[in-house]
Amino acid sequence: MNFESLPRSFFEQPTLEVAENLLGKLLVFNEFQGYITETEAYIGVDDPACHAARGKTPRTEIMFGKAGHAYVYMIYGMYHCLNFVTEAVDFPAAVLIRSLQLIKPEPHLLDGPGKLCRHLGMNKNHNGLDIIGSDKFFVADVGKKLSVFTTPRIGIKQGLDKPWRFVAQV
DNA sequence: ACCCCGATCGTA
DNA sequence: ACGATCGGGGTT
Repeated sequence: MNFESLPRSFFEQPTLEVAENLLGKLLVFNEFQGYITETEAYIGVDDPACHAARGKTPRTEIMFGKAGHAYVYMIYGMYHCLNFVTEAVDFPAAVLIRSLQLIKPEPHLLDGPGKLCRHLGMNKNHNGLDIIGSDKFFVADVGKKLSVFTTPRIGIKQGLDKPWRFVAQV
């Protein structure tokens, strides 16, 4: 089955819209295919939980770039987290992919950003990859509709007042 | 050069 | 509830 990559304009929208609209989309990465079921938005230098809140650094540089690229970073010395850059150039924002309902090659729930990257073999080698127009790493709309609820983001100590985590109802 | 801490996870 | 584990960013 062939799927068509979302256009870059999908990721150039406001990050909260992108985070919500990514739920139910199909993530394709090499031999893996899975529905995105949980996301979080990290939005700009004024969001204290966003890595870019402390300005542009070698790590966060990708967040300041063009939408539709992967931002993959190491966390806690042992895990990686996958994000997609959103919004305009020089507006640093991204959506964290927190869970994936894998359907290929084996059905499997990847609930947690670290577990997700570990299972997919995703690491810093994938940081900065363009996910628009690739046939190995992209996101596709397959017409799946899911109802969504929001909560504060997980694992942060600042910005807990913002309900910027988006979860698909099972 | 050094120190602190983190967008996590598995075990208890 | 807590320890593992280490890169990055801020500070000296």
